[in-house]
Amino acid sequence: MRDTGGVPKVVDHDERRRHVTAALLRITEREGLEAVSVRTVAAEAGCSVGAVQRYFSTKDEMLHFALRTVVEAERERIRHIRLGPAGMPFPDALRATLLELLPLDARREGEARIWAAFYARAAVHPEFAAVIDELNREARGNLRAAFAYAESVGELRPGQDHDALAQLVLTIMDGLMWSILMRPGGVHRDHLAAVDTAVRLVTGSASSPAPPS
Amino acid sequence: MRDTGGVPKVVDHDERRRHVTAALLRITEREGLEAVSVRTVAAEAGCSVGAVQRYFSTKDEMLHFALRTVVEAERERIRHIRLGPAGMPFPDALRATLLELLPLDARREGEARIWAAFYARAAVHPEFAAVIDELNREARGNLRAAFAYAESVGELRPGQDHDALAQLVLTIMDGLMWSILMRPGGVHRDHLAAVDTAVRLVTGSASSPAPPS
DNA sequence: CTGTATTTAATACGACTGTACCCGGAAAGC
DNA sequence: GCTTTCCGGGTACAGTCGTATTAAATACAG
Repeated sequence: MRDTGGVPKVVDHDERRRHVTAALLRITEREGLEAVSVRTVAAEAGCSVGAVQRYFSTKDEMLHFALRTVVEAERERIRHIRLGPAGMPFPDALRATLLELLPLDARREGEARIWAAFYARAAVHPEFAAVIDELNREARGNLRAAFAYAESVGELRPGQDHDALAQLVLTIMDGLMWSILMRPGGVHRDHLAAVDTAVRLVTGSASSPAPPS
Repeated sequence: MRDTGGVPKVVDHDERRRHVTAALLRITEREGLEAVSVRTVAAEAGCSVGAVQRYFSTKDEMLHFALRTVVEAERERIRHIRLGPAGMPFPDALRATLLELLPLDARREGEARIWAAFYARAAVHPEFAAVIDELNREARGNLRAAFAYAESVGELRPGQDHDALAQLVLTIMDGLMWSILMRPGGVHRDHLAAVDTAVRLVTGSASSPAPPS
């Protein structure tokens, strides 16, 4: 089919799909997933509904592609969990990693708002939940491996359940994300204090890390 | 108005509003807030659209009433945070309280699903977030007071930031709720382990002391 | 009974939804 | 030139949405 006859106007399909998806995510960040319709996405992308329909035959397919895009971005961030910068004490490295996962500036807050929208939809749509759950499992594995490594080099007090610890840390991260998104002013000192407490809980260090007040 | 002239068919307005709201919440639990429309609510409540419109002149008002209903139910549950049963060791009382807040059976899972739906909507609608934030503030206050009392009677290691501690515990509860809702099988051992770890973190019980540092 | 006031069912309306379809424009091979 | 293929704007269609309006049914005072 592709090789016979003339080759008409050729267009990078993947690029177009990403373009439309970016428009969808902008709408989601601004007004939530409920504001996403084929028409609003087309308007945001600066094209017609027919163009959107060409690359996403149905709205569900479009949403699934957007979900996979968001999950992929999150997966990329999670990959950096493995290790903090070498030569850094483990508590500091862990703290830095966790702070990087939190929506502490406007850009990451926008991303978190998108993430939360899909996250909430997963509470009703099991096929969304499956994708997200797999990502969470991956994150837990990375964190657990980091704990195991830290223990092996003597930077982490031995004898702890790394899996439960990783799950707890990720749970705290989830809760913190929602808490930050819910507060109008953004991040508060309690949020940072919670990260410090989580790090202290894992590493078992005794002193408090001087919160700026 | 009410005293003049004849008094025709009289119905309990509040009862009707609660009836309609209950139908709305059933739909929300089953299919999420996006499935809530005036028509679906009327059908679930077993009446016509006009009847719903009589008691809720607009859909927003209906949703707001439902939100306040849900928040009120949650407020009733967090009122029990103040103190566990007297004569119970503080760690056990705290653990029991936290376990009661978690959706560990089908009934509470349904309630949590409703709660999560409104929670997610609050991430986009600030007027929802304000109500929920106030409730969270209240819960934090109760928890903080419980910590202060426990410290005063010598059941809690002194010198901790009760407010930050309470915020952290509530954050863990939020994260756990989402985690439980997301997993298909319901509650896992990691969730209960997270509660134990949180209790241990707060009470500083002796199972994990002595950092070499 | 009549009269009056309230509840409710039914419907109408305009806007929006997802999807299917059509047709003109654009590039490449003949 | 023409043909072939893809692309994308425009539109039609059957629903559902929230809301306003209408008319019938109902229950009590007189």
